[in-house]
Amino acid sequence: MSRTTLQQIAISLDISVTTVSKALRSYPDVSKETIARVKEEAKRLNYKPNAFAVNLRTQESKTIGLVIPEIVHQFFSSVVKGVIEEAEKHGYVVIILQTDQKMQIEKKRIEFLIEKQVDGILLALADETISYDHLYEVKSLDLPLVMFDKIAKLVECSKVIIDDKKAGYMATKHLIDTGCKNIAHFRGPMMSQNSIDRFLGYKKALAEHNIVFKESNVYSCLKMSFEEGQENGKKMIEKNNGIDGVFVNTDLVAVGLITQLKKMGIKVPEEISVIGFSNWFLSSITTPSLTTISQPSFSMGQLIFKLLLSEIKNRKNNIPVEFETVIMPTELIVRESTLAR
Amino acid sequence: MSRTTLQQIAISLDISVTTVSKALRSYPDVSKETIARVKEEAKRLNYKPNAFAVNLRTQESKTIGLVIPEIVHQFFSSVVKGVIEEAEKHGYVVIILQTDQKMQIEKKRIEFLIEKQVDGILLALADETISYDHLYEVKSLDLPLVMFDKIAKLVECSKVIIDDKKAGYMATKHLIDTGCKNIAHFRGPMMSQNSIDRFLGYKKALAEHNIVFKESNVYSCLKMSFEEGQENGKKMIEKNNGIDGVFVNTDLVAVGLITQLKKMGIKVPEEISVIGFSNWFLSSITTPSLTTISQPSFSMGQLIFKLLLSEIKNRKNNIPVEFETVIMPTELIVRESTLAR
DNA sequence: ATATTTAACGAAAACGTTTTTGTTCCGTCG
DNA sequence: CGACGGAACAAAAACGTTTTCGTTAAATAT
Repeated sequence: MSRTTLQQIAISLDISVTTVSKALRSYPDVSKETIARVKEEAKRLNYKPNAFAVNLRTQESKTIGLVIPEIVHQFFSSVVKGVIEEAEKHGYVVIILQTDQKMQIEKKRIEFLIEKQVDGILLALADETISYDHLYEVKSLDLPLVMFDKIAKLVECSKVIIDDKKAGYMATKHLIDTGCKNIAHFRGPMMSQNSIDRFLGYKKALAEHNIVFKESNVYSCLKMSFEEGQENGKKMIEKNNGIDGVFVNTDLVAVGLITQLKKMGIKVPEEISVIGFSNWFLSSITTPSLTTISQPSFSMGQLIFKLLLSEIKNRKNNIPVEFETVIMPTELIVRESTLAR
Repeated sequence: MSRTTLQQIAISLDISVTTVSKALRSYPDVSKETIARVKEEAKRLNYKPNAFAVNLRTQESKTIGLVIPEIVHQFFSSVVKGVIEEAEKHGYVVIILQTDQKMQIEKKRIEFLIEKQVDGILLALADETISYDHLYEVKSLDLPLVMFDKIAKLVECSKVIIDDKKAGYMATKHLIDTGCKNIAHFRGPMMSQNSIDRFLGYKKALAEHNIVFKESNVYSCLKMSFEEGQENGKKMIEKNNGIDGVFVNTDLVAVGLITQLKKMGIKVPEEISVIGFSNWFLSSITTPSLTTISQPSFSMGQLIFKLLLSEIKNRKNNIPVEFETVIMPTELIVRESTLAR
């Protein structure tokens, strides 16, 4: 009834457990005939190694942890998919935990993974995380760690990010190139590094093209919701200061903005051009469809797993680990919400 | 450097490993003073039980598997969230695997979970799954199994679903109630039970209101994509047979349809009403926003975990398990794409 | 003929728990 | 005073592997 063990195979063939174990792993000090007999018997008895025993013996679980702010999210779920697919290829299993953008929860999740004895951790920091004690603990336990998307520069580990400043620059420059003279920016939360960098890219593009930056053209979206896009859009129009292009921190807010503009009878892109960020699926199916900056997610998932795996293997073989920071490319996706004037 | 073990605590207090273990678990045959001393020392040494050893000894991993067709999907990612949150409360960890709607991959994933020795499995069948050998194997191993969303009626286990037929009926009836006389249906794949049931609900509603069912008013969407909504929308209009309402199998296709209708100058809902299915987020932010049937996802995730957990516990305590099938409620969400005439 | 290598196998330790079964000591009861 | 019972602790087995050392016998070298 219960699972077949090495013991049972050994008894059935009248040899030792040692030899059975070695035969299954094709040790050179087992004769070819014995190896064949053992493997055959193992198949016949439907032998599957007891994972718990293997874990205990080898002190590894072939399991990694993946900590993200939120799973019901186009970008993160896509990263998850990349990680899972890549992990699967190497016989690894992924435990996904969410932080809901809260630092305290993030700490608990990391603690939990340490207790579960995962072989490594992938982490996108929560927006609200401001201290890194829990990450230093991970490092002090010699547990491989790779950060992505939202990272802590001060923590030494491999990192995978995009160049938000460059991408923000790219987005703003596209508006300028298509003839916009008076460009507003809907930015994200103050404390989010990604939002800050995109904002800096926006400023840089303006400066380089001799357009004066005005604080009054910047609107904050703390929750980055559809509604905030609408609300800020309304405020912006009511100010009546001749905006002809908007670079929005994220697609969802951009769609909210466009909806509001349509409602107020303003034509997109004829009167105001709008560019989003992230290339969420929804941006391709709205009317007008949304010009945006695409950001790798699936491939980012694959990459972070690969980096983590190589670190796990190096640790195991006592090869000194070298951390690397990979900056993945972003791309301008031109659709209907921007137009050459 | 390495983790603290029971052994180390035992030596440090000059008592046996047995007593340390018992003290930490507050056994009655350990004196209160000893319990206090042990717990204090454990905390001082930052003791964390070796999960691998515990697993081996107790033959359970506090880990469950969750097999779904696809993670980058509003409904499934939301179910995942529900499962993870509920599992977390009980100290369980979730391994997520995808099938990509392929039966062969589903079999491999189930096999993998068996090898990893999870304590139980949650499964939404792949569309293409037509044989259930792998599920019978799960049952023969006495491994708790709960199916949801897409289930196999023949397999004995607990199940959580919605009543697709009733929901399809509800959707169609709403169109009828708001004055539609000539209602089309955009259905999903032929072999998907959910699609079949929604289609049956559609037919039932027509029949009950003395509207003749016409095969020519049914359009198939094999991939349930945005584009199929557009293509079928075009076909439908070109047929020119006076359709004034459409019940669409899923929101995404419905949005494709609306986009196409707008492009062809047909007003929604004035000329044609459209109702979707699933209540994806995107349906709330399109213009016009989409009337749809909401389907529980997060709460479904919570529920399936609870059912699985109770089965795991009953198994453990040799309480005979009773399977139950829960039908979760759906709800009509009226928005702008349908209108009383 | 003796020493040395090689091939093939096995004994046993180790991984760190949990739990069953003793053991010891002391107080109480008949 | 012997028997009994309970309180507090420990020894040891068990979970199922993997890997380090041996061990034996045959083959080769000296």
